[in-house]
Amino acid sequence: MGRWEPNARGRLSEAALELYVERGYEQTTVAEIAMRAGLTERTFFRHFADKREVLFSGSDALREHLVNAVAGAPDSAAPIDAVAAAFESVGVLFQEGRERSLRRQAVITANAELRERELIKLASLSAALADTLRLRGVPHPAASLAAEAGVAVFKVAFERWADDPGEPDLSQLIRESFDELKAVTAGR
Amino acid sequence: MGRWEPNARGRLSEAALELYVERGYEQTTVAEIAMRAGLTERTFFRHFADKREVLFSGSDALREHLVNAVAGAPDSAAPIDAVAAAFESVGVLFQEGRERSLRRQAVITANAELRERELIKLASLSAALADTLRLRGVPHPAASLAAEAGVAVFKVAFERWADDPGEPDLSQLIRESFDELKAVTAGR
DNA sequence: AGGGCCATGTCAGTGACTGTCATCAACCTA
DNA sequence: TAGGTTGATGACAGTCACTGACATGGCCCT
Repeated sequence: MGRWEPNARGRLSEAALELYVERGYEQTTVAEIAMRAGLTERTFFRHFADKREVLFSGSDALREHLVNAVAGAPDSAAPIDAVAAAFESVGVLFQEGRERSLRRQAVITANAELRERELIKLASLSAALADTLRLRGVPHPAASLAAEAGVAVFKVAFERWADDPGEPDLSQLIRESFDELKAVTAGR
Repeated sequence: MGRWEPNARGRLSEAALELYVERGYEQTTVAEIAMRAGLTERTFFRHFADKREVLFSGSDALREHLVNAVAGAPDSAAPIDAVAAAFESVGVLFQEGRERSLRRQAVITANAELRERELIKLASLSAALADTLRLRGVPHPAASLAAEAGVAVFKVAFERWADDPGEPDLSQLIRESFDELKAVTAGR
């Protein structure tokens, strides 16, 4: 067996979410998180750039997944359809469990600093998707608009998924929300 | 004459922008800003919630101006037109001078923390505009969409205004950008 | 066996931000 | 006009996020 318990990063994530839920983000110190994980404060900052980032480490994987999905869409797919299909395929990334996602989202929603971080993560996601679309030959305004629309739809669908106690399927909600967007814009 | 020099808040804003431009946001300490303004660090935090907010104190006025303009639009105006007219009228709020606006924007763009703050200010602006539209009887998705579209157009127009060395008129760029948005969406 | 690697620990430091009390000119009130 | 109040600022100590530098000691490779 190793010199240290394995999965230090995962233990820090768990401890942080637990404490943020228990006593709130601001009332939790990094030293407390590290102690609960059996590590030191310094080690926390070796794994996460700051106190907020511990809640957002999954956003890189989400971005990569979406970028790959858009890049791999058939050439014949319209930009908005490539983006829609990509988002519909992300349900698997929330397999860590609905409960954990909901607790995490509640913590973020309750704190302005964390909402700031969430916004810039979503902006970065949108920019990455727009870049990917441009690589497929989509011209400038259309690429950004399709990417922004995809992110907006995802936000709406995730909110519905979180608020509905019936535990609906996230991928299906994303599909439905895209259809609603099409209906709204078609009316113009 | 008073016990202290007048306009402490304004002197702090000036000193902060100067120093952020001279040596960068992160390399500037609040103590340095306060010293240049002839005040103490503690007084800085009595005027501004944090080190970033000193660059965003005007966003409240911008939001109020836009909300009032939308609320005062004729009942016959379509939501997107009420929003467009509101944004076209904000040019006056940048009368502090193009130069100062450009320097401020360059500082924000160069720093991730400041971009985060800018994003949440724009989100708050969008939410306030959507609320105002709903008070006018605009239903749910349309109100948010019109507000988001207005903010997006403003971002685009401001960027053009900043990048064009010909010092074009901001209000006119906003009008043109709205027209382009209409052209793009009409194509669907 | 030896030596380097690397995740973690230890410690000292900087700087953002807060709570608390003191100061003192301007203003108000009797 | 004397005295009390107000409000913006200063002074100071304290907490906590975050960083740099160096030490430690199992693990792996040769």
